[in-house]
Amino acid sequence: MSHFGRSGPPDIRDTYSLLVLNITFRTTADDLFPLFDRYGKVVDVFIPRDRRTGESRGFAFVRYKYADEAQKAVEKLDGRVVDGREIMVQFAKYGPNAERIHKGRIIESASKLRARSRSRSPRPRYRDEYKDKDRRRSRSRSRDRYDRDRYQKSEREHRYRSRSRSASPDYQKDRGRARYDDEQRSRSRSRSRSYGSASPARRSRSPKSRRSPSPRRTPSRGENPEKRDLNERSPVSKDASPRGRPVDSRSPSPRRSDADE
DNA sequence: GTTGAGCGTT
Repeated sequence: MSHFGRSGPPDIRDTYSLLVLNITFRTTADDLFPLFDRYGKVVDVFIPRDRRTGESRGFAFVRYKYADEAQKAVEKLDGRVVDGREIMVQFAKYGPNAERIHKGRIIESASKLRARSRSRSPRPRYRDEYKDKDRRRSRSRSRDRYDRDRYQKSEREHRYRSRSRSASPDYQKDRGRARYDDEQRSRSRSRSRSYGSASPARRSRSPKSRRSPSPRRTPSRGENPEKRDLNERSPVSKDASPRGRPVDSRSPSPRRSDADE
């Protein structure tokens, strides 16, 4: 994977994990290793990547052997420009198995937290990944960290309070995501079978062709092209060819999205 | 060819 060629984490018994954020999507572990290894003994470098696309998610984990070296790396590499981007280095907060980490060191076992979490809400992993993916898609917004730095210099307490309780963009983001989710869900319910086969947005086969003759489209209700087609060309279609629709072309495989993996 | 304030794999 993204580590040194081994499969799985080498040993997390006495290592200190650092979270490297704001790295470029093209930065690899091999690029980060020499940079971090200069300040201490790096045990492992791991860059989480997307399951489907395989692209980097924009952050990495660097595990040091000693805490002082990790601290030194944080102080030295935090804010350093790597691959043309200013990276952020800080101690990891959570472990690979959702362990609680303090100063990069695991202080709580994962089994305990997992057991407690399971009793509450046993959400599957893939669900979380999808959610995260959706969030990443939704939060595509240009936000300069310098603005935050300015606020931090003026009122750093405001930042902490804002982030501690709930960031204001969270509301917008959450609301927008919820609405989008609801809309998509309602749409997917109608076209669950064509969700994996063809995109709902691809109504017209030729993109260069003119748009629908209808002056306005109903995004919430009449998103079904077949229904609208029938509704509009009902008299013509009935007279010309009542069963001329090529439904047999996409009908034979109604469920294919089940086998996503 | 693309995004970006976020916590990880055999």
